[in-house]
Amino acid sequence: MLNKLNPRQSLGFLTWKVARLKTNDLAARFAEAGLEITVEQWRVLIPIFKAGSMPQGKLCDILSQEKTGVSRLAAALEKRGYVRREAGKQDRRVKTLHITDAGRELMMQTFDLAKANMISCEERLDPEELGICRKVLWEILEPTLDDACFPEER
Amino acid sequence: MLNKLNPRQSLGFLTWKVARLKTNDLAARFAEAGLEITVEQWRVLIPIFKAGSMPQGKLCDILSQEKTGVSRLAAALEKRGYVRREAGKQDRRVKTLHITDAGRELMMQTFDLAKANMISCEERLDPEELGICRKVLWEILEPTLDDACFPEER
DNA sequence: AACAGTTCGTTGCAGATACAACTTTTTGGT
DNA sequence: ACCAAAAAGTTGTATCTGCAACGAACTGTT
Repeated sequence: MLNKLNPRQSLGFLTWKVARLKTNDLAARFAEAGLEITVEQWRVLIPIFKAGSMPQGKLCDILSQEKTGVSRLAAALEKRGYVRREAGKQDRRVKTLHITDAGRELMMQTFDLAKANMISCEERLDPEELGICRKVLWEILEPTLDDACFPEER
Repeated sequence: MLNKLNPRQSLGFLTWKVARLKTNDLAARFAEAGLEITVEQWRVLIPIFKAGSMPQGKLCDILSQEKTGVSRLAAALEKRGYVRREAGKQDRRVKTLHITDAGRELMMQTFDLAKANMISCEERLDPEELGICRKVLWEILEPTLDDACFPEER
């Protein structure tokens, strides 16, 4: 019988499964609460909420995501009224997303759900090991990031 | 200025980004090598290759994935000739996927690419911390799994 | 044996994501 | 000033994924 911890299991596979698991769990919490937003749209909304407004291109950096996906998610957020899109004055190519009152309201409602989502899987874990896990994942991402990507946590 | 390691960054977000990063990297390697398979299809093919054949439902357990996605990925693998689908004799609802010669051939060609994908991000990391990271991710998945999910590594 | 309930798989639908191609706007070299 | 190259966003296309609904096959109770 195999040892339960198979150290050769690749990070690609493990992260893929954990990411899907946690996304689905959070989506279920949003749905149960009747929130009209997907987890993917919510991920885009977070930095906008924290900063108040943000150019679309910077969101691509923060999320390490193609501009095309961010463009469509931003369109969905605008359609729902959670953000307002505005073309830049100096550079009219740049579109900046501004959080609306509805967007702020929505984010408030997601806090407890997001925290429950986090706790649901992390409370069973050794806090020190969890910290190391975060650090390792961060180090994997680091080459693709710069400090500006992560605005101060609230 | 922020500390580069923000311990409050959630695992949901980190794993989501790492998973996408690694999937895209591997997909690029497959494309460069001219392999006609997606990373998602390849994930399904791995357990079939290791075991020789596998019922579709067990693949759902291994991948922690809905039957609908596995059904479609299996159809894609069959279309490409990498697996053969066969209805069970006792229970005709169960469909078992058998690896073909073409499927074995393809898997052989992916080994070096998958290893390069793994090394590309892991070689910079502290091996001990990496092990802890894997262990933590595993522990998150554990409630949803059983031992049978992970066949012996080659 | 009959039938209700369960299980396995597929298909319809909607959303997410990446790559490629395109439009609009800006920048840089001459 | 002009024109090529680059940059920001959008749209087309393909694939993946999950939920819901469905069809087919099995199970258990009567």
